[in-house]
Amino acid sequence: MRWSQLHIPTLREDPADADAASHRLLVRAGFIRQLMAGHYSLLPLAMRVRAKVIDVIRSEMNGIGGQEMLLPSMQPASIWIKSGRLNVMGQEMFRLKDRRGAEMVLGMTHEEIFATIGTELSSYRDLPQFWYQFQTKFRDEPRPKSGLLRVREFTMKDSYSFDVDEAGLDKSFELHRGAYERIFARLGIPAIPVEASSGNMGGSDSVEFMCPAEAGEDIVVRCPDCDYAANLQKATSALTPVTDQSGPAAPQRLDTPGARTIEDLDRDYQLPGERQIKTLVQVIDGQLTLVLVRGDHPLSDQKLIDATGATEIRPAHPDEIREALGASPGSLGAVGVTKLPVIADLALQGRANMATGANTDDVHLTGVDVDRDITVGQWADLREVTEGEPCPRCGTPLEFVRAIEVGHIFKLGRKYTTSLGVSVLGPDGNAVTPIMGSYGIGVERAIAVIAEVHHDDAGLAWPTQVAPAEVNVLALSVTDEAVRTTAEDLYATLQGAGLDVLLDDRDVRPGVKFRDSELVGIPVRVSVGARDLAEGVVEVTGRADGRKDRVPLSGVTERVRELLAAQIR
RNA sequence: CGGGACGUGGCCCAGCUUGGUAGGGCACUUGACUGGGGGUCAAGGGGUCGCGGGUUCAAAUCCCGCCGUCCCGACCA
Repeated sequence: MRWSQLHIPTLREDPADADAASHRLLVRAGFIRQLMAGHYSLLPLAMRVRAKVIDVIRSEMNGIGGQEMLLPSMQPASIWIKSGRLNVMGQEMFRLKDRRGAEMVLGMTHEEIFATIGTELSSYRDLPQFWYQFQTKFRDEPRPKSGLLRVREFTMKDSYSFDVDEAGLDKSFELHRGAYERIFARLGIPAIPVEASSGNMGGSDSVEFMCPAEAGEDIVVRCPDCDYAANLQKATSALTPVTDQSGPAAPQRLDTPGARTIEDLDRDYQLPGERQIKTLVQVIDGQLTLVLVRGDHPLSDQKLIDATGATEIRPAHPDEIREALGASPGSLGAVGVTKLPVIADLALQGRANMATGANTDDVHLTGVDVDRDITVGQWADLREVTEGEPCPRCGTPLEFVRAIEVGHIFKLGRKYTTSLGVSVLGPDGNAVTPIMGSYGIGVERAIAVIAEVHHDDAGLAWPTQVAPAEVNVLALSVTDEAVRTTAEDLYATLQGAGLDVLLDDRDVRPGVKFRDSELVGIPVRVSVGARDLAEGVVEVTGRADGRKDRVPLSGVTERVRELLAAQIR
């Protein structure tokens, strides 16, 4: 393709409000333009990258036996009512009506629709099945941001596995994990697999592929010594052992006028946070619930959701709390509470001689023995870990890393096959409900992440495999006949050698072509100019390392191939 | 949704406090020169100043409302 025929509107100035480097560069180099918040037009350069990214993903999906399909984006609301997710998804799902008033939605994921296709499976002999697609997803994000990193309309490669039993699902899950690792390696994305929460998709095992990056909005908790890595919402740490001296036979009243916080009690009454029980009142799917964590531990909302299977949680209002417990936040406790459910963090298990609120303003209790004095309905891991706490596997202090989620795989269970009626006959002739897995990669986000990882001050620097073109041939003068024809010839030769080539034949000064080639980030540049041509050579330059070589015309293809291979990252 | 900022040719912005016929840079068009790291000169084209209302002899500027975009806090690929 020739630059003179290609729409590459590069800008000389950065967009004003770009917060992520990838966004700034993708806009400036003419890859994308915003239409409205969270919706972007992909221009020709972006489409070239996107096609290559899709090719990589497709080849790996086919490699593990995936079959590509394409399911509608616009879907009847009824199918989401069947699965029970119409309400769960809430405001995040775009809804509309057709002219007859039929309720429709724009798909934000496709479990329901693939499960519908799955109803035609009839025998265990048909399983496993891996089905996938590249399809637009619509999500009414509350706050789109950072260019392509967080949008409301995007392409997702989503795949779904159907197996007869858990052992089969485990195998399918591992196949996808392997495929994902190869995909991100081939895309030049240094993704690390981490344990994750499965959110509102429903399911058990869940692994996110996270790429460390400044622009990231997630925190990965990682052990520098072993391979432990988890999303902050899921991460745990080894508990520093606390030895409790046995306390009195019953809780003791302690008047604590004015003491409202963990810190107040620590400072004024010598009750350190690790000896306190923090009582939080949450409304979990409408049910007022006491949530207990150690005084010095923060509550993880996501863990609470995961532990309770709730779809919605919120902190209780002060008046709700006062009505239920007769005291205000700051003096709350679970001792003797039986009319409200109590859920407690594992770190409180077996603890004795603790302090907590007495449900009377300005009064606390000490000498509280958790097992003896509190009726705990459910124990769960509820606390959010803090940087530096010991690794749960090896004890090394954990580190926090900002990261972007580029892929997510999880085991779904039978939620959708059950609700949508997928069933096959097993070897014994009895009906079996297949078990599903679900696996996603955000295509445009992956593009942005590659840009985020591979750029420098001069612009983008795409890895060869996904670059909008492999080689850029610059005709440094279009008026010099020898230069022009040599560039044309090289262009044809390189294309003939099977390379993806651009020819910059614009009537602009050489400096513009150099800058644009670097800004756009094409891995190898071949400069044809009168000066070198007089000696029968051209200049071949690698984008990533800036290495330049003067190469005779006959050796250009070979040299280009070498440099391209060196820039697969 | 809560808090903050912004909206002026295609892009980046000045002008607004103190109302008086809309400016600069980049880009674009034409011509000449130039030609290995974002050229020079000359001549041009292009703007309902986000939208609606109000105040005023007069509004980009002051007031009210709305819309849009961005940034900071709770979710996702």
